[in-house]
Amino acid sequence: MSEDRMETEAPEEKKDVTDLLLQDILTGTLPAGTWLKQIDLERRYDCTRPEVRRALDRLSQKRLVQHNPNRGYQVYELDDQRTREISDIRVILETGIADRMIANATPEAVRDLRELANVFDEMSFRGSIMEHYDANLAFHRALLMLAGNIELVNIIAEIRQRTASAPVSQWRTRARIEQSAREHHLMVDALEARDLPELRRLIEIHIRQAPIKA
Amino acid sequence: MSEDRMETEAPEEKKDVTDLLLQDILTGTLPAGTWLKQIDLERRYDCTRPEVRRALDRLSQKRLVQHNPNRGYQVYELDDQRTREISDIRVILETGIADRMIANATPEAVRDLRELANVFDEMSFRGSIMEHYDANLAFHRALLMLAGNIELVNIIAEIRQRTASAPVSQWRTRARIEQSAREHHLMVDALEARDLPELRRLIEIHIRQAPIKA
DNA sequence: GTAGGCGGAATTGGCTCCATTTTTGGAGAA
DNA sequence: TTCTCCAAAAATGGAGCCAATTCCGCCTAC
Repeated sequence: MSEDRMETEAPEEKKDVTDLLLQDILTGTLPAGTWLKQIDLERRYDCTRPEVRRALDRLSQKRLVQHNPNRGYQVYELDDQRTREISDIRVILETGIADRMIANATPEAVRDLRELANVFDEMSFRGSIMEHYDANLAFHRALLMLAGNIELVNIIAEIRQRTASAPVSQWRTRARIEQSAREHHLMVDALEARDLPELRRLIEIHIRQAPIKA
Repeated sequence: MSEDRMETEAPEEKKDVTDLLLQDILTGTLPAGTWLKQIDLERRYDCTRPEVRRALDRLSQKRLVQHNPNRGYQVYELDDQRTREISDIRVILETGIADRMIANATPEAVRDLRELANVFDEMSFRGSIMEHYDANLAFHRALLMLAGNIELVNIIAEIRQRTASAPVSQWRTRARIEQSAREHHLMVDALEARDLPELRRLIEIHIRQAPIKA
């Protein structure tokens, strides 16, 4: 009838302001420390004041922006201390479920993971920064899904968002990207071989972004 | 001058509406499935419409209430699946840092924890349900603080809020409360004795609220 | 008698206006 | 010339108003 006209007539889909602001923070378009003035965001995303406010409130709940009462909001500036703490948490969680990932690693799951690792490789050549980021997310999401704990997947996704502003800038280096890609494949290898210690070692290396050895 | 008059003249401190609503959900005053009409909440907490809306939005982000567009909000009905998953996450995290808790367990820290465990005992006799809940939170917060990871303390606090509605009802039984109190003291004992396997065992039992043995 | 459609009441959700607070720029004095 | 104080402008944050959507009850028609 008249419901499906939108798809072609209005290509600019109405995405949520929260997501748009989140993307700009994650991609580094709005660097850490930037003051997020409501007027500016209103014009930037062509939305109303309450929408801006809700987005800022949500992101401050997620600790992505800092709220200074009667002063304003600014992109969260995370120090090395906190970055290390968050990495520690991820290491504990993700190595803690490595055994379950191996237990549920069916041949089909391994094949799917390999495909997602390949997509990541592909995107590092031809994709935009956001497509690349999404491909990475998709791989890790599928990997964590093997543990059979959906809540855990969501929590790790939230945690990773808290510290994503730094890694994205680290991604700028070609060497780091290629190492990540290699680590993805190595993790799938360890998964297929059901080598628990090796998988745990790789996960820790991957999270801490340490130089790979051996 | 005139700033410190509040303390005595206005005993009704202005708490955040989000916290008040959260408490009513956690204590079971608003059971699962209850429709949260904005006009009711406005009168119930004597606040304005925007405050109610922000509280509902925040709690829906935390998945404590469910948002039905153009219909309203209702208290989230959590299934056993999710409860188990969240317990698993807590077990992994809290047993995963048990070694660090032992490493940082100074005599003073052990003494403070014992005191907090005593406060919990005290509150189970003479405190309100909320004071009891807070005493429990304070003990676990201090215990987790030993790991020296502030982010982790916050994350566990968030996670625990997601599924607290069920446990609170379980608290109704006197036997369960007394077991929790005993487990607190046993955990401090294991910490003092630097018995890592025993501490891990106790933490898992405590989180899963399983019957204690030995 | 029952089912379907219609109208009114109530609730949600967006928007704009306004007060309070902070900041910045300028003017005056040391 | 520089520091301080005051005033004006701008930004935050709150509150109430109004439109849009939904739900419930009633009436009508079959």
